[in-house]
Amino acid sequence: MLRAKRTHGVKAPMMRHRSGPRDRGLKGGSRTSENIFEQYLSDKSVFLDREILSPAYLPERLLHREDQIQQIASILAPALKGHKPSNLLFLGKTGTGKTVAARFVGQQLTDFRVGGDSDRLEFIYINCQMIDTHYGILYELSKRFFTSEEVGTGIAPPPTGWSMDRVYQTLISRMRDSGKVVIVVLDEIDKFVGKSGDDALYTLIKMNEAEIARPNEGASAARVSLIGISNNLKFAEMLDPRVKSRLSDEKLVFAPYEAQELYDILMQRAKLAFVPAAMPDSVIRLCAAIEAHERGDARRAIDLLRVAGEVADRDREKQVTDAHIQRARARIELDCVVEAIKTLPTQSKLVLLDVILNAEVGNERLTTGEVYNTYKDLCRKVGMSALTQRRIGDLISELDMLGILNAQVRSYGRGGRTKEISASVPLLDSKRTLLADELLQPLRDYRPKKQSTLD
DNA sequence: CCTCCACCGGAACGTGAGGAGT
DNA sequence: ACTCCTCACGTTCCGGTGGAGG
Repeated sequence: MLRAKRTHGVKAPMMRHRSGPRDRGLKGGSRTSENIFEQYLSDKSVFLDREILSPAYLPERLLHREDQIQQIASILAPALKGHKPSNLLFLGKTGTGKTVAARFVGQQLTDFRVGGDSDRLEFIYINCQMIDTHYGILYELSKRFFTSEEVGTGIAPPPTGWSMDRVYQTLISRMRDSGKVVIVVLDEIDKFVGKSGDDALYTLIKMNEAEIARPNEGASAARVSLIGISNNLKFAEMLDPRVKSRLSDEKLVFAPYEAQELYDILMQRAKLAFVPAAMPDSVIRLCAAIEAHERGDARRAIDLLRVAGEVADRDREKQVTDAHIQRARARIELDCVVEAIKTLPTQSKLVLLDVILNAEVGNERLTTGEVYNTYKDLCRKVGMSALTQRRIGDLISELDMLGILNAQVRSYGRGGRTKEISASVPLLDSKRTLLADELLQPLRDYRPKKQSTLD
């Protein structure tokens, strides 16, 4: 069966490092005029293998998660004998190793071949941030149980078009016929429940018990066990009791990494990723200390290490220094903001620009009504029809959740109850990013009126 | 203590795109 | 051509609501 390597959660990298052989094929060409890329190839990089620092990389040993791995293994072991393991729930903040632990165990399970028994097991990883609908998940599962030829012939579910019930029944019946134990990892399961409700989750859990009218008796049920992963520590409490009791048969909590643990993890990666001596011990310590202080998030720590390496490369230095780490931090932060703003829908961009332009003329804190007034003006200038205030309120809340705006509900007594809104991103960089959008070009020189100040 | 402002935010519903099967 | 489904994005309606001022 097709086992595509998925690289979920990998934000489109800004650059792909796939230079190599083809470039070298040009060597017979002009010798005297230098190609502008020459220097980048001939230059020594601090990296040996950058992939080691990518989120998709799975290390051979998972440091400081040995206990959890053991526990998971003992719970999932029955699957190798054809029994359905208990459902599992992994809880812990981002970058605490939940996903990597699940993938690690999955890898080990699939690699464990005793007498060809591995064919009796199907390990499926789904990131609910990307696939968060009930149909989407069933479809994703079905891709493992049907060949691509069967799609379109009425045998296998298409990406959309069938009734939920039909997909469900078709999938279960195929799962059962395959005789496999199916382990499904639902990463960021809270996204799925948030979007589709816990009813949808309940039907997934109930796949084992689903009865299908079948003439020949003795047919066993589908054996599906779920591994839910959530950043939200209170996730289980949010669930319907019947779902909660079944999903959290076993609950594993992943604590944030301590500085020493982060250091070990970074060290493990750095040894493989960097040229010897390019990444000094002290820099790794600093990196671990910074991240342990902030959130104990291993993914961010690894990211920081990688970006610091890139900064050093750009400076043509042979060794990464503390200064590179600091610059990498600043860059990561700005990159996040710029990226977030770029991908905003036009209406949200308009709202953000609204707040920024106001801030520039001294209206640093605005009410929803004031934002809406300017917004209507901006719409007129760019020739778009304005949304209702209700909708704009929602957009403001969304921007607040993204950390781009700061919006707090406040009451001014007789002055009414409204949100107090301010920008929480660097004004200049953000404005530049926004004005790069063609639609917003006409607002280049727009200046809002001074609003009656709050307080 | 009561009023009343300027919204907040939940709920229900509408629309139109997109994709499938019959 | 028609049915059936999801999904994103909006609108309309309307019952709250915190707290300064009367």
